[in-house]
Amino acid sequence: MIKITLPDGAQREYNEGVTSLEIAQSISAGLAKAVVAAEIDGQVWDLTRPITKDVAFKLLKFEDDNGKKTFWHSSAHLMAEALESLYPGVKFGIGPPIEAGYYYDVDLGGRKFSDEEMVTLEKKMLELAAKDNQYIRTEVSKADAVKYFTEKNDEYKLELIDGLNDGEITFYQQGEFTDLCRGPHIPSTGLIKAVKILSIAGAYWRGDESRQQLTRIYGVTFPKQALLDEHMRLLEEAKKRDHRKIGKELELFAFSENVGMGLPLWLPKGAMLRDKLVDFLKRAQTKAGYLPVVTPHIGNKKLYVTSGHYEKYGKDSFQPIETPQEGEQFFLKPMNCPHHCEIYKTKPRSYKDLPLRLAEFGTVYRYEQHGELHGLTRVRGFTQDDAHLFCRPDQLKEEFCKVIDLVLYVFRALDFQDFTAQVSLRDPENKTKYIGSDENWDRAEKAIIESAAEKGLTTVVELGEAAFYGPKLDFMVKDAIGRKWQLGTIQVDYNLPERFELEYTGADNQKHRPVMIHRAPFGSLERFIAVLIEHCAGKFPLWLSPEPVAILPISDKFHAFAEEVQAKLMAKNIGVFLDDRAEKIGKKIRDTELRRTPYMLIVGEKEAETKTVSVRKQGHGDQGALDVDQFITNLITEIESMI
RNA sequence: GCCGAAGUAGCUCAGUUGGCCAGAGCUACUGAUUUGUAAUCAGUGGGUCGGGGGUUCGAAUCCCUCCUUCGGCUCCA
Repeated sequence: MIKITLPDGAQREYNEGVTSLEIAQSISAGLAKAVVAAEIDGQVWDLTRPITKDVAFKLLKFEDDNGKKTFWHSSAHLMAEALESLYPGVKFGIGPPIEAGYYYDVDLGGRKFSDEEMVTLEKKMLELAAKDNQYIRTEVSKADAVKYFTEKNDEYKLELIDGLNDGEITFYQQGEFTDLCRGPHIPSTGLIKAVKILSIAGAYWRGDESRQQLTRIYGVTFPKQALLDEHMRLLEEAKKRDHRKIGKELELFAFSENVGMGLPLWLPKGAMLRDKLVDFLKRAQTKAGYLPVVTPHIGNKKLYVTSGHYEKYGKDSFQPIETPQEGEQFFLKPMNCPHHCEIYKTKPRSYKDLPLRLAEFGTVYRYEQHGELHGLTRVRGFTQDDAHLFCRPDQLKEEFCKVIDLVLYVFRALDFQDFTAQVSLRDPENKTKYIGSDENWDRAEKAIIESAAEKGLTTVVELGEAAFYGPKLDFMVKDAIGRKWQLGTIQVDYNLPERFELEYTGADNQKHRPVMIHRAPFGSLERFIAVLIEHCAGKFPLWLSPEPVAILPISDKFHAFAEEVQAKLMAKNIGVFLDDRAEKIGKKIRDTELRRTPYMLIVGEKEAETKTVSVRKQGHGDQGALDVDQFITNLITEIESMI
């Protein structure tokens, strides 16, 4: 007999070799139908795998994260089975579960895969699922595994097997299909009741651009049709929040082929929103001791040779512009730091001057690959809320902590609660990608990890994600459809001070080298606004709204009074739009609601007589009448309470 | 850059297997209406069907090519 400890601490005894499915059945038949996998001592196992010792035991349903993963992983196998039956000879790469569904990278042998085939594939999958074939796990020797896939002529699987050790190789088979797989899997295909093939994309084998490109087929499956319907509905909802759609609707920004791809044009309302964000951060930075600087959009090639960026990115950036007479080369600036280093060097610095915090909303230009451009999140020209902090080594951690405070202040003001903090460190396997001494890297990495811990941030550590000149702490936020974007970033840099030979005179009257912190709480205004738009679905908080108030007169008889109200608001520097069209009030309200204007003031005969406004709040309807001055006072109080 | 998909009026979209002068709604403009909490009515504009080339008696529709956009991959100072 073995002892099984359930999550609630209860213990049950079973015969050695009992399976999780049998345990589930012993608890209740309904439970046995709903489970997809089990967690045995914290590891996810097949339900049908025999348990041979005392273990901590937890059953996983589809609702559990690991349950979903298992379900979708098994679905990838089901799709592979369907593909193999539809397209004999197809070869398989990898087919993992992802956040919402799964994909499988396949080599269709030059065949194209169209939309109609997506439907055919779905049908085939459902047909195979209905057979309720079991997923059968077998341990195989490396030699047998190689033999099987050599016969199948699947070089991708053979390459995967090559990286595995004999004795740790398992196959899973369901129906006619056998795959190399670590598992685990759901007990049988019958659990998969709803199937959707979502999209097709090219993906390089093992993520290597120089290797074969495979067809990546994305899909999602559910144990119930209703869950799939709900999932598709949520995807539709998310699409409505897409910043590209809302940006167009609300006239925030636009692109023009004549200007160039990836080069956003900020329309008046978008520019107003930007200005408000900039003002907001400038105020916070002034309080935190930052000093403003302004630098030009181009810089001499020499500058980037010194910084090392020329060597690293010279060929992959916009190519230099030349002066017509001297033939001197200038690059569009891809970052602001070299300019700021030159500002540091304009006079001798004392240890008493540090930290020196130079801030600039600097617009930079980077040549991004054509296929990578994406709305405002990935552009070729963007404005960083950049600053460079030059400090003594003993000040590094304190400064770093202060920057974290600033980033958190910004995120809080904008209600970004759902972010992840990522510590990006060097890839210990491949140190040649980076510049700078081991000693400096170790110090910088230590400073970041300690600061993040001190500030109580929950961090994810990513090896190999550091910038080439130093480690960083990035703040990641998800967009409407779950893609992760980096917003705020804080980076430690020992390298540029070295390259630019930055110095300060210490108390000992000796020259010392400062440490640099690059930081941008928004990251780039473009990307930040994109995520902000999706976050609030275009309903900006009152203090950011490009048009916080609209005045809607009932008819043109009340335009004089409306203009009076408008003048009062304008005198308080509040953005206000007067809708003086000869439209009915219902139409004006509808249009204003759709523009997401936070407050609508309806003025007619009653209001003009009593010098009041009827307030209507976006999304909340009529709020009743209010004295004009009272409304303005309330409004200002509300705005001030937000920042 | 690579794989796949798409591109019709300012916007959202219709346009059967190639066949009258390419359509609708909204927007814009003109006029009427003077309106009380999510769409007043009428009229008028507006398109080399992304560009170029080809097949055809005839192309928005079929083929080639380029551009842009979208979904991914790669990359991201």
